[in-house]
Amino acid sequence: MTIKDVAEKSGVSVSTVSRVLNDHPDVSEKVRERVLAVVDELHYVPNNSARDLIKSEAETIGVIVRGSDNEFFTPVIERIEEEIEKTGYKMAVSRIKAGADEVTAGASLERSKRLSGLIFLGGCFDYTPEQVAMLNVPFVCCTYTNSFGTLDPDRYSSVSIDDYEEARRAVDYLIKRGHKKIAVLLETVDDHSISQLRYKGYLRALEDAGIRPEDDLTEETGYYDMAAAYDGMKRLIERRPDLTAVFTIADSMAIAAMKALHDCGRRVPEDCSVIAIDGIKTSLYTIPTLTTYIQPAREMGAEAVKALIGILKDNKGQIHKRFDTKLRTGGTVKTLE
Amino acid sequence: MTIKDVAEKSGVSVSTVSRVLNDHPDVSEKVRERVLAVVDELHYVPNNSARDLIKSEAETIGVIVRGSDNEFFTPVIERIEEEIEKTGYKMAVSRIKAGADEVTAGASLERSKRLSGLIFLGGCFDYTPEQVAMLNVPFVCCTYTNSFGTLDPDRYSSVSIDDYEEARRAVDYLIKRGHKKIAVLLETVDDHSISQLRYKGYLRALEDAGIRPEDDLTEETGYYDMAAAYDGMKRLIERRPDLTAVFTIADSMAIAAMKALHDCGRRVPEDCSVIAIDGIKTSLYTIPTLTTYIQPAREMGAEAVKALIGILKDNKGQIHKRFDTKLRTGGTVKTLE
DNA sequence: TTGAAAGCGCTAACAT
DNA sequence: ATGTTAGCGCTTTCAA
Repeated sequence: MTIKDVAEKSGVSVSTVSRVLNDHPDVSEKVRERVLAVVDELHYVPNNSARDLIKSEAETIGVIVRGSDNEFFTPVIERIEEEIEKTGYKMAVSRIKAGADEVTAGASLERSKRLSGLIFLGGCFDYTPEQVAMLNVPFVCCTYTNSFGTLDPDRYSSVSIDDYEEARRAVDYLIKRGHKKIAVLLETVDDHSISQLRYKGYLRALEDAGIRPEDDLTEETGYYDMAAAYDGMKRLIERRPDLTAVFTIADSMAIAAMKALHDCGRRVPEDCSVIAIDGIKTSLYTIPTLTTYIQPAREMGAEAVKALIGILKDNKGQIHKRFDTKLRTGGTVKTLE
Repeated sequence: MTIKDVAEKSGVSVSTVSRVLNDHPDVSEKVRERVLAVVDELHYVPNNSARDLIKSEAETIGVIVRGSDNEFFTPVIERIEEEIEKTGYKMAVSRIKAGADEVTAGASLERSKRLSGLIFLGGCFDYTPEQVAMLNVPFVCCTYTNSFGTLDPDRYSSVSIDDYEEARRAVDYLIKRGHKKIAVLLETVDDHSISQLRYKGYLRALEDAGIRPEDDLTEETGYYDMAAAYDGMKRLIERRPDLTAVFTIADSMAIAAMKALHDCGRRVPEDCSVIAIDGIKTSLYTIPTLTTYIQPAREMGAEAVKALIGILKDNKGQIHKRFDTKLRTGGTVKTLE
């Protein structure tokens, strides 16, 4: 079933069929209708491989998702898909493991699908100019920025929150409510990614309040994973039964931490307060509802696409957009007397 | 950057480069090495559109996911991806809305990507032979089967649990523990899909126990959505404050229902028991842990790919595999005195 | 073991 | 307004 079959059955040439299919103006209404009828009858769908081959670019935007079962990304991807759809570009998603190298994955996708641009969802981003040299299309870092690298800001775009500052705010929120023994639950302190940034914000909040950070209040889970967070929280409780609050660097970790607290006989928030950053759907249904700083996930997705299209079509420059989070006051933080 | 560039730089013809790239035997070791070196140096990646165009089939398996933010599908898709990877086929995922027509989406993907086969994740499946006539490749229904349609079992494969029987078991579990006023929370009773099947199992369990089903113990949320489940559960509690247990047709609904119960001042399980079917990761972290019948999600994903490959490569026939669920005894069911 | 050339399905430039 | 045709990058005969 090719365009040729449609052409023959319609009694026109292939180019006419192509014109109809691509909404070119120079086709008589009569012919257009006839062709469309045949297309319908034959259930004809154009072969995308052939279509793409012809253009130097396949008019596709690649999306590299690092850490695939991260619920936080769900609405981001959803919105990215909607926005890409609107622009007429196609979307190619590639999911890679949490520890994998997104730049290599992006470069590979770029060439095999002949992408026009890339959006990275979650990454280390401590890349140097040499490392991104293999990327020949514009790219946007979505939900993070190049905090640890040496990239020229004109080399890429980013859409993110200020992880450092938001973490500082979250911990300050606890301090303002009388907490001093505040633990932090994260992946690793030096992952050159979200964990490290938010950890620095945690330290800063303590410092500003004149609280000496204590090593054994920092728990590294090693993985971005609920089971690891659960285990980590248990170790934390055992090590420091005197802690009164915990800041987790993600909602999903907070959900697992709350379970660990419960299993250790601690009530939230009476015996231990919990605060996080992210705002995933599920954390609305914990009991009590999680107090967390909500990232505008859908808006960030939209902005990432907008940034890329700006560069691709509208001759605009690279942008670095910072979003604010919004505090959702749940019931997991107690004010100490 | 095309195969031609590689050929020129290596001083060989394009066909030789092609042979190297496709592991054909008739290439001298010397030439092979030289070409590979150039490929590496140039960061050359073959253009997939051109590759696919040449074959009658693109050796791709399409996966249609209906209802994209369904956490239950996450491990299923993960495993499908792993298994497809192993076979050497490519994978093309298309996500559609919960209410959309998966057969049309599948047919469209089949033609545009020239698929070898299709896997449907979640569907209505009340299709008739005429409706699937537009599908020209073998397809597997994963996590459901054609319970409401008139399809010849030789026309398709399926991998599922016995939704009717498992629901009957779940409700029977409650009945055996003394519950009589058992509510059911579902999408709609006649969705020709999971809800309807599990609803029938619910009715059967009541019937077997000689309990008269009561209309106002059935709550239809209209959507597969946590917010809808939360609202539905609230209505249920208000309407029937005397209920002692609720069977939700999905874990995610149970999580929302537990929150609604809590917000209405009911304790789980002391005041109301909750049971479900699915076994998603998050329901391990509810407090108490959700009692649910776990579907072997990853195994089902693997089996779906296996069934398809069996047909595609090994000349095997269509299969209809039923998996058993496994009860996870959490803490959400109380035995009544 | 290697190269030359045809052709996959489509679009677009050119011709009519 | 419509048709003819070259060629996108690749694989695969066929020939050497």
